[in-house]
Amino acid sequence: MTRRATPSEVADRLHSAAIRLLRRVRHTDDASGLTPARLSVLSVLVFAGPQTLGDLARAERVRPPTISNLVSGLERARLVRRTADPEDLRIVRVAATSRGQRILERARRLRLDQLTNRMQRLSKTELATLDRAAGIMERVSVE
Amino acid sequence: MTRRATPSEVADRLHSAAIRLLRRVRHTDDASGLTPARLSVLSVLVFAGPQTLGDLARAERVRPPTISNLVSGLERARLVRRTADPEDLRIVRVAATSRGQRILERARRLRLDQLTNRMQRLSKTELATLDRAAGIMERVSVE
DNA sequence: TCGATTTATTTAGTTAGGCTAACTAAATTA
DNA sequence: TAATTTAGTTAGCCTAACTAAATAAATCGA
Repeated sequence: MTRRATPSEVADRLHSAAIRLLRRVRHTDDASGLTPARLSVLSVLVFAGPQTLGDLARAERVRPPTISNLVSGLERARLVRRTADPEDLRIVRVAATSRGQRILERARRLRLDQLTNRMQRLSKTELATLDRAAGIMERVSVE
Repeated sequence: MTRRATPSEVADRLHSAAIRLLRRVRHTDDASGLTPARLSVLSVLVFAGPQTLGDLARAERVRPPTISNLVSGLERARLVRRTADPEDLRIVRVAATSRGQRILERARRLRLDQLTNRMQRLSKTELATLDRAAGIMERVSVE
């Protein structure tokens, strides 16, 4: 058995590995025609469902005008839609259109296909290790 | 034993996990006072050693004027230094100064410390899984 | 009901990071 | 030696993404 790796060593290796992995697949996003900021907003809407502009601003950690602008860009491209809240007319709800969902899903597919292809050659054991690691990484990121 | 995960499922889980992990630690970069583009150039110089401007442009996938500009910014902050190649006077070599190395190392430390702290609670087995996973991820990213 | 608060938008500006075009200087080739 | 190629810089421009301040509209609360 080899020497046990310390948390600090593992953090270092995992950090580099995660950077390289994402760098490897990221470029496929270009095909979406969307900027990273817009893609990020769209993905919040697709995965977390409709949000108010304020929610989005908080989620993306930007000021209201910034999110208002990003959403306007997505709206012009018919990828999201603004609707007024019937209860409180100050509030603007934003939802992805089905076109927006399709575009995002395609971008996601391109990334994942790339990764999947590269993973075909792995053994069952390696695959299982990555699967368990993904779960641990999620916990580490949330807690 | 639970059902075997397919490469495609693992790709999906690992992809999300990597995104969340990096998002968790990335914000510490703000403390460096450097923009992402400059930080990236500096990190190439610190980890891969001195480079010509052309090398850097290729590494960062930008045009020569862009890299020239980024390097000028880092140079004004005394984080890198340009030196002429004595053999070929057209060539400009760029190296991180010791100040540049310190700044980058500190940024890196902030990221890793955050991650390390979060990993303290993991069991030895989990740590070992992450360590093995990091190795597999590197291979997947390179091949 | 009326002033304060909340939510979003508009306006006006900044900054970073990218580009192309045009240039200089040095090295190479014919 | 003249022409060409290579490496980098400068200038000028553009877009995306951000900001603060002002404004508008709706709601809330005393």
